[in-house]
Amino acid sequence: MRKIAESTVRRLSLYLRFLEEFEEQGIATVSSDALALRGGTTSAQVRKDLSFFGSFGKRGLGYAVPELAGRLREILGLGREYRVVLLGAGKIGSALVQYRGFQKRGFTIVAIFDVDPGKVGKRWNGLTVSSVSQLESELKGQHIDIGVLVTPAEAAQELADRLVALGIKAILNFAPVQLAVPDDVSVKNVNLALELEALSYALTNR
Amino acid sequence: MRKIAESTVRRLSLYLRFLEEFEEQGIATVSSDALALRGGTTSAQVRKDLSFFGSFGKRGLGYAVPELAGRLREILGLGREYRVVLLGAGKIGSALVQYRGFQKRGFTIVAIFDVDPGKVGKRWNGLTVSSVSQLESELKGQHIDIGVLVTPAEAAQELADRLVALGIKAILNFAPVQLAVPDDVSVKNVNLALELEALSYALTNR
DNA sequence: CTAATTTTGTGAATCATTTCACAAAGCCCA
DNA sequence: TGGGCTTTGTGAAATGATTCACAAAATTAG
Repeated sequence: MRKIAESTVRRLSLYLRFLEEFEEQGIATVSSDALALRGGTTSAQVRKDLSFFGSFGKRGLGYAVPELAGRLREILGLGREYRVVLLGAGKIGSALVQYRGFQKRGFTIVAIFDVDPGKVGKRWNGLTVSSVSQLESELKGQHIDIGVLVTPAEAAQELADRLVALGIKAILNFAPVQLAVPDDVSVKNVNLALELEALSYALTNR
Repeated sequence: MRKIAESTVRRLSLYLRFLEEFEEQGIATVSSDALALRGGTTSAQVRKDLSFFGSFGKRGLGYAVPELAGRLREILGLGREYRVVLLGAGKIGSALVQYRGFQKRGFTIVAIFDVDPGKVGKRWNGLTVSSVSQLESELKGQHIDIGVLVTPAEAAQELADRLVALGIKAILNFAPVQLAVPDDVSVKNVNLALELEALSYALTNR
């Protein structure tokens, strides 16, 4: 498939969220204009985004809400369950374990690891925290889709390498470092410092 | 000043982080190529990014590490303290309060609010959690730079409106909603669901 | 059934960002 | 001191993303 821009994919996620809202409200069809309004973009943008994947609307009418939602889930690959391991049982890790949106979208945490012996053995939401030294032995033979790094900056690259060695192709990285990984591994960064600095810039240059 | 792209600002933040690493290692000068290598970009990109703000390098030599770091801090507005209020005393909120990177860059949490009466009155890192109904009365007369929303989706827009009414011009939003705010207010979103779905897309379409 | 209206889907045009490529500047070594 | 080497800064070119604008399709009203 033709290369799709990151920004397009992110908007598709947003559209899906809006469609689910509309669905809850019992709205059956929606125009590109209504979607755009809800998402702070333009109707042309919405139609262009969708057009990369097919044509899902009816001229003169708009899009059938449940159908388009289904198509977007398909496009985004949300039909299935993703098995996730969490590296780091700190505060953010614990917030993630409890986050319902995680489970709701089919992302299931199947293992948690930490270096701290004080945390190893603790039970978290039905899972036992394991020592990170057991990473390879515990995950051996299991298929894992996504690794979530919630560790200090210093530990992140080494753990990323180990995840890659285990065959994991997607990493969500909360550590404030730029990870080096092979081309076929996707990394998304959640970097608080970066967001704050972008706000700082915006506040300073107005 | 000419409008600077969001992507440029984010890269400047990254460069600053790398420069700080280099500084720690006692490296005195760095070329655009070395910076690019560290950040996974190109030397032309680095030079172009910097060129929007001036010319900070020496031809044939590169950039003086401490000087460029200083300039970037200036550009990003990191010379001063930012006063931050936290709305939502849940797990993520508590992780943020303890996050040292926050304080280190000059972002000081000066107040925490929550709706839950069970949380109000608790002491967190030297701050007492207040009832969100006291938001206006407690912040009246104080200057606040940044509001951080760590609330359920349903509560976020109303609280954003109240922050805006208090004159706050920058919001960091962890709630999975698209906030509507006036043009002169900057919002940065940290949306976990979006990141996961982008990974899901990447895993699906390879 | 026809005309007016709505809304999609999409090339073409515009706008934005990145990459190229090279002259100018300054370093370093002999 | 001079020549070779390195590296910046920056217009110009290339690439990428968004917006425009309109024909085609479908709806709705009369």
